[in-house]
Amino acid sequence: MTPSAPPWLNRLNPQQRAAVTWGMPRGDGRVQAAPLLVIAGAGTGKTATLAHRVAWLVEQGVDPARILLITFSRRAAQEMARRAGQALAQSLDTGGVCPPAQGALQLPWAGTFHAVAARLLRLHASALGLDSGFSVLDRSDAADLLDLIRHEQGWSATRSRFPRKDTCLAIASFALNTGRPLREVLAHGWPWCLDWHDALRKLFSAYAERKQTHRVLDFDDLLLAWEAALSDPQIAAQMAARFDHILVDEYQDTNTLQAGILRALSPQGEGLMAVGDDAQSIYAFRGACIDHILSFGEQFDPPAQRITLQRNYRSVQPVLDCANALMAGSTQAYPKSLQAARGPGARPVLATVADERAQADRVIGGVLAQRETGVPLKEQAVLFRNAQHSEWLEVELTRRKIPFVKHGGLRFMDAAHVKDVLAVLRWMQQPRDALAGFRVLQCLPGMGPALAERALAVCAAHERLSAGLSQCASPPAAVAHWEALIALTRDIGPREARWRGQFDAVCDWYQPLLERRYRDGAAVRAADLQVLAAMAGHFGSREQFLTELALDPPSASGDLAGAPYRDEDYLILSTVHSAKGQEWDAVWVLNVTDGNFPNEYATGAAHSIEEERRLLYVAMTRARNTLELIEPRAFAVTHQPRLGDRHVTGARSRFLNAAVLATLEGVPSQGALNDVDPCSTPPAVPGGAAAAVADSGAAQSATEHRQSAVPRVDVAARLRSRW
DNA sequence: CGGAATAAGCTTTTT
DNA sequence: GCTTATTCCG
Repeated sequence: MTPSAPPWLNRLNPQQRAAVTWGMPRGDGRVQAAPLLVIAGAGTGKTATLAHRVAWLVEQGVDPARILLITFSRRAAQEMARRAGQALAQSLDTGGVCPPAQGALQLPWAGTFHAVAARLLRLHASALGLDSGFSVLDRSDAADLLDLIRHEQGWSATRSRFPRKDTCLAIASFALNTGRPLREVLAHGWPWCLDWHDALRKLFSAYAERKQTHRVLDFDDLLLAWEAALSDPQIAAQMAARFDHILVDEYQDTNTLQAGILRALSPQGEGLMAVGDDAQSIYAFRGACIDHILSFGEQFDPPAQRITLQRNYRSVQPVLDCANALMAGSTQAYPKSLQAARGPGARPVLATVADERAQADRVIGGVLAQRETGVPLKEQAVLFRNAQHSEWLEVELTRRKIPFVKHGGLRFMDAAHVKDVLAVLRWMQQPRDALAGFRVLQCLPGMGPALAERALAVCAAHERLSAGLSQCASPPAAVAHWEALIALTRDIGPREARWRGQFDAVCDWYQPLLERRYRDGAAVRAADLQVLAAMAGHFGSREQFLTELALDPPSASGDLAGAPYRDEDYLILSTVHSAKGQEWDAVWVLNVTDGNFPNEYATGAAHSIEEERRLLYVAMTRARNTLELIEPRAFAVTHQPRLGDRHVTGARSRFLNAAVLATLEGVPSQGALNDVDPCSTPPAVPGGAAAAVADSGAAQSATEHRQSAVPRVDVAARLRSRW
């Protein structure tokens, strides 16, 4: 450590300090650091440790632009940069001459795996045989494109259930992110689709090809292309040479593909620091695998060191007692037990209520009572297993005019009008993106799939979009809109067109179409577009706006309670997944019953039940002072279809065993809830009888890649060859 | 050919 | 309840 250690180092505990100052400063602006794994239990100052690590490195002379900081969201990256900047400012003896004394530290390479991948791929595009202006498809765009091909290949017409587009995409994505063969993935996760193995492979292969003709990459492609790029020693060396330090947050949620990328960037682990908590791994459905963090050390020779943070600064001890009791039932984990630095407090409560309506009442009563004692709404959160669970509560909050913001369950980006406007921008950005064009054209009155396709064929033959469009005939009903579209294309189509004002220009064009299609709802939808317009202003370019938006869409939709403003106080509603990394004074967890915790779809295998346990653990450990688990005795069976015979709702969560119950207050008399069998297996889906399937022998035009430079790695070919 | 109306299926979590 | 596929009418 330097003789004049910054004062903030003293505020850290010994383990944190060890992690922050890991490695040997060499005096020339570099720090030599062996690989390190930091196991940071919930609330043990993980963010603070990472932020201080960054600050410390910068203070040793490391160039912030040479630090790669992988986080799980854009927001987390910004928060990290802000806190690192804060720490640095403090050690700079205020009044100093150093440049960024106030505000966030500039960390150009802080972001998610996907965002970093997009940036690197654009930078190295020509060496990789990629179009540097590629678009990024978000999940639903990807599903739509896949669906198009599914349709072309004739699968939508089959009577025996061919998997839906979302299922298809989930299968492909899981296989790619875990690197496992399709058949194994199907057998493991989608056994009812095994009969479609060959068809799916053909579908995925055609999908990979189509994305290339459209010059688009989906989420998985970003990682796959990054991995492919790293397979070339020279490019790998170039990329690795950009960074002296690689810090990875939430390492427990990395998948095989991501772990491989890190290994390729730093084969010896030099400068690599992984931070995470195996007890909070909750993304297995996305291919994340807890084994990566459990075996992180062994991939290096000598094995990586490990530092464990157990001192919890967030919660009162009774909350931790409950969480610790829950995890004591878990099998695989680095042994640890959280200890509160804060001391005693109220025991968490298990509240048994009659039904979901009573649950909503109880939560609102509790929230208001907390506010009376001075806890603002913003410091309180209601968490749930899946997005619909807050429905009753939302209705009730709206009725009582209590403002709230809901995170998770991405509805905003899926709204038709939002997608329309973004499709216009995407089409301008990448005229080869025919899916965007297809969507835009069909906004016009009198223009359906057939006409749109014909127009797109014409456009494909032209270099400039505006030129192509002027060659097409407008549908009679849309002449004015059509002319306006051509004018718009001419104005904002060229890549060098100024970004400022483009979004408004698109909205101006779209507004009449919006009013025509949605008559009554137009005003609400126009307001959504205003929200988006405000966001657009914060990005420097169209490309950046579109990419960032696809990779990290706004997670909150606030139209229900009358969009709360930034400075206003509002209650937080969130899925447990979206609550990752956050904390509040008071936390309510809805529907803690068997069927939700664990979810009824996850009761098949032991490892998925363990993941559900961790999910409840994450929910509990968000709470600083008060925690309440709510257990409705019955669910309103309003629109429950017939399959719901064996509905497991109402049974006590299997995670609330005697040891956990002992840490809870207000436990009702035993047996009250245990009259339903808690262990029903998920219903077997009848295997589809082999139906004769028409093979439309989709003619795939060979994709041509004309790039100025000769690519070193043909990433495109590698992406196609996966299937 | 486009678009509205009807019928049938399917429901977790998200970068 | 929602989305998606098919049918039918202008």
